[in-house]
Parts: sequence; C-alpha cells; structure tokens
Amino acid sequence: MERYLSVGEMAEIHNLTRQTLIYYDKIGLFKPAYVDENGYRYYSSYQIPFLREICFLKAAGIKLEDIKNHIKKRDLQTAISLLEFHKGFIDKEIERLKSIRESIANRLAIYERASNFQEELSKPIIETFPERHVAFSPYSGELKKEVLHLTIMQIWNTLAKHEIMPSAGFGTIIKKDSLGKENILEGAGAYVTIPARTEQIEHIANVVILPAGEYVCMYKYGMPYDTHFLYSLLSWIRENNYEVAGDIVDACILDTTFYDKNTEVDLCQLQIPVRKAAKEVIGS
Amino acid sequence: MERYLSVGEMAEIHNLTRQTLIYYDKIGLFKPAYVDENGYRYYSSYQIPFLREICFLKAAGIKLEDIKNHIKKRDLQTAISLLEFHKGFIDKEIERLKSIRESIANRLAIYERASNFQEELSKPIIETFPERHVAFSPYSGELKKEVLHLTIMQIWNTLAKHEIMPSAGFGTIIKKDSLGKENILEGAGAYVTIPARTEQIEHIANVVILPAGEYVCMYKYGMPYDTHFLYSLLSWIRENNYEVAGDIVDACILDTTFYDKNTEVDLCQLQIPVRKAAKEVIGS
DNA sequence: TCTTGACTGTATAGTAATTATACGCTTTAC
DNA sequence: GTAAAGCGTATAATTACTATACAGTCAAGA
Repeated sequence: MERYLSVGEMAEIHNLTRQTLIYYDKIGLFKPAYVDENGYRYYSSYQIPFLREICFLKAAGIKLEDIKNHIKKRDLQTAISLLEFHKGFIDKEIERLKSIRESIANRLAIYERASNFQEELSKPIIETFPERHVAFSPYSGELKKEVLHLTIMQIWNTLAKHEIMPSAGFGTIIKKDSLGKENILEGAGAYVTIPARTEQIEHIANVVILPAGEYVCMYKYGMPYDTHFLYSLLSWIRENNYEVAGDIVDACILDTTFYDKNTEVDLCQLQIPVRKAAKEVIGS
Repeated sequence: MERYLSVGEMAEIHNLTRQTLIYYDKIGLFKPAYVDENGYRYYSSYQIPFLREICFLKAAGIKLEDIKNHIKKRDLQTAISLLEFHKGFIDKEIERLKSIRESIANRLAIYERASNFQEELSKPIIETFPERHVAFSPYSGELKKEVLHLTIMQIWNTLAKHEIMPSAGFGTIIKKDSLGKENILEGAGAYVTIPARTEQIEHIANVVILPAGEYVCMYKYGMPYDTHFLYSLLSWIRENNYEVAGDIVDACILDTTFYDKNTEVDLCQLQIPVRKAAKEVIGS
C-alpha cells in the first residue's frame, strides 16, 4: 500500500519549490517514481531519503552534477571520498575567506587612521610600526605616474597569481643609500604589503622586511616623486637630532580614486625610520 | 603627455581578459577614457588605480553592481561602511562554512564507524557516547516508513529554516516508560542531532538531551518498528545484569539510498543506555 | 452540472560574471 | 603587399534556480 506524493507535496516536505523538482527531473538528478497519462508527476514516499540526501549534499555546497554522478552508484566508499574531498574544498574556502577578511581589516585600519589625518597634514609626527613584509620591485627609468602604476600592478599580479590578496598597503620605497646621491630616487621601487605568515613567497617575489620601530612620518598630498616633502622631512630629522635608520617608505593612504578627476595626486604618508643621532654625527 | 592603453594592454596589466573589460564597459562599471572612430577602446594610465580598486573589491567578493554604485561617489566614509558591511558578511560566510565542515566531519565519523560494523552485526556491544543534543518530534499514528520519513523531514526543515545544518545523525527515540506497555512504540518519535552549542534553538524545536554514558548497542538491518531486535537486546541486558537507564535510541547509520531499490531497510544501531542492575531487581 | 480555485503541465526569460566562439574589420610588422 | 595580431560586435554556454505566461486537470461546493 504505497502512497504517492504530488510535486507540490514532495516539494513542501523538502522545503523546495515545485519548479526545483521539475528542474531536477529535467536534468536527470531526481525523477518521479511514476508519471500519469496527463504528465503529472508522482513520487513514492520511499524516494524521500534520496531527496533528503540530495538536499544535504546540496546544502554542503556540492554541485548538482557531482551529486548526480555520485547518487547513482552510491556506496560507503564513494560517499566517504566525496565528503572527504569536499571537506578539503571547504577548508580551502575558509582559508580564502579568512585572508580576505584580513585584507579588509587591514584596509579599514588604514582608512581609520586616514580619517584623522587632517590636523597632521604636512607636519612631522612620530609613529611606531611593527615589522612589515613587502614585495618589492624597482622602478625602471624615470619615475612618473605611469611607471609607478605599472610597477605596482606587476607586483599585485604576481601576488594574485599565487592567491595572495594584496590590499594592506602599497607605495614606494626610497633607498637610504641614495639620500646623498644626485638622483635621490636611484634604486627606488614599488612595494605591496604581504601577510607576514606568507612563507613560500620568497621564490616568487623580492621580499623586503621593513623593520619594526620608530618612524618620523608626514601625511602629504603628493606623489613619491614630489621630493620636496622628503627633503623637508629629512631637514626636520637633522634639526631634531635624529638620523635615518633605514630605507624610506612613501605609503599610499588614499589613491586618486577618492578624488575627482582633477585631483591627480594621492594622499601619502612618508615614513622614515630613525634613531637618535650619535654626538659626533651632529658635529660633522 | 598622457599615454593611452588598448583593451588588451589594460586587461593584461590587471590580469583580466579583453572580454571582461568589454563587459565592464557594457554594464557601465568601467569605461575607456576615449573611443576612436573605429570603436577601439583606449584607457588612460590614470584609470589604472580605479581598475585596481575594482579588482580589489571584486576579489573581496563584492558584487559588481555594488562596486559600481560605490565607486561613482567614493569617499572615505562610504568606503569604510562598504568594507565594514562586507567584513560582517564574510564573517557570516566563515561561520556558515565552519558549520558545514562540522556536519561533513560528523557524517564522516558515522561512515567510518559503519565501515567496520560487519562482524558486529546483530550482536550486542557496549559503547560510550558523549552527551548529545537532538531535536525531537513524536510520531503520530501507527509507525510506518512514511510517518518516519515525514516526521524526520519536518524536524529537518524546522532546523534548516533556522540555518542549522542537520546531518550528524537522525533516527528514532523509544521511550523507556513505554517498554512495559502493550505498544512499546507509544510516545516514540524521530530525532535529528543538532550541534551542542546551538542555544537559541529551544524556542523552535523540542530539544532533548541524550545523556553521556554507557550504551548497549546493536547494529542491525531493520527499521525501528521491527521491534524484535529491541526485544532481543533488552533480553540480553536483563541476562547480563544491566538495567535500562533512559530512553532508547535507534540511530540510522546508512539509509536506503545506499542500497538497491529492493533493499528497503536501513542499517541502524540500537543504543540503549544502561547501568548495572541493583541486586533486588534481579531477584524480582 | 457548472463553476471556482487550487493544482498541474510546458515554455521562456532572467539572474551574475564571466568564458568561449564566430565572423569580420584594423593595425602593425615584415 | 600580405599575414598575423589585435580590435569590434553578437551570441551561446555556464549554475541553480526563480518568475512569468498560458493552458490543461482535479476536487469541492452551489
């Protein structure tokens, strides 16, 4: 004495729509036990566990095509391997989302700091930064906006190809060794911050570690090649009995996408690592 | 002296395809700075930061439509609220994936145990279970396969509507109080296991806690209403100087989806909570 | 018996963000 | 001058549905 269920009933039991069952019929995933002369679909109550299992696998995020292939010749071993495989996939997804989350949080941290920069604009301030890992690539030729963009994009893409999401900051690094030279931008290049825990990356990009410590900083509207900000900050450092302790960072805080077409400079922050100058340096 | 980039160049810089840029043009997300008389698209290098930002937001999982609406009138506050909102969304996604992961892991645990049941089939064994939380719903009317399926689906759907993924196990609970009665299945009902940490669920389903402890168990091919397995296990319990300590669980291990059309019973495991019988009970 | 409403059927378009393909014109390199 | 590379548009396919339109079927009440 088997009872038959209509599409509507079967759908309601499984919290699906009628259309969905018709679709499952069409793609051959789940067909009614019996179709009457008018084309009406009737399902056996014995089919309920099948549809429930389909719903479970679907809710787990497995594709209907894979469910279809699996459910036909279903045994314990294939069920285990399907779920094992999918568990691995879910794990990867969770890792991916976590790294996106971290990227967004880092970006937000930059924005929060940028919200309060106004009274500090163009003034020297001292900030402490933790150790930062960055992917670095030197500029080629004269530094202008286009070279800057292209070099950043090149690093960005290298990272993206290895599934590292770049966002926590980017900008320019100016070499300490070039400060005295005729061309202060000699050896300078673009950098993109990468998560510190990324280890295998050394093989795919030139990784530089920006040391933790005190930096003399200045928010400014101006591109890295507008070097007068840098010179004025270097003067301040000398006058205040500091000395430059390492390579200089010109971090892009808000790029031109935040401004109208005519404002073609970024809000950047110069970051010069410093230490107190030794007495003899002052005298020289 | 502004340089223009062709679709192909612009696409390559951003690791996109030509088609994608044409699509972005079509939907109004990102249009070329200039189109020549032949319809060829040319992008300004000043547009690079915009496209980079679009790529970042896209990689973060934000919909193109939302990016489009945001990027038009972009300022620090809207950028922060977009990212804050999306961070919340990502958090929810991570939680969702974690609960799917847990469901899959639980299901795998059941399957792993089921892989080795053969030599234990129809024999009493003693297992220890941790505390388990289940959603319970009594059967209405005579217990047969259809009622069983429908009752489970009803619990399943109640859970699904509250975004709890049910999978870790389901089956039948037989009331200890009905063991002596004419109808041993009086008050029996279906259960579906729920994650222990689900707290707000008491309002939406009848939650029962199956206590931790020793259970006399038996793997068997047979539905819960095939009560002779239960009776034989109850005899074994009496003969071995145990007594029933609580409601009886008939857990579905492998449902009929694992078998061909003709095998219409599940592999189930009876689980009877026990304690050592007091002396006077033996004598009575 | 007729009508009404609730169901059923099929067929088609739309969703999101591309990718792939076909076909033809333009530009560039040799 | 020719061939290859690159550009244009247009269309279909992808996934798992949902929504809509239009028509046939069934059960209950007047």
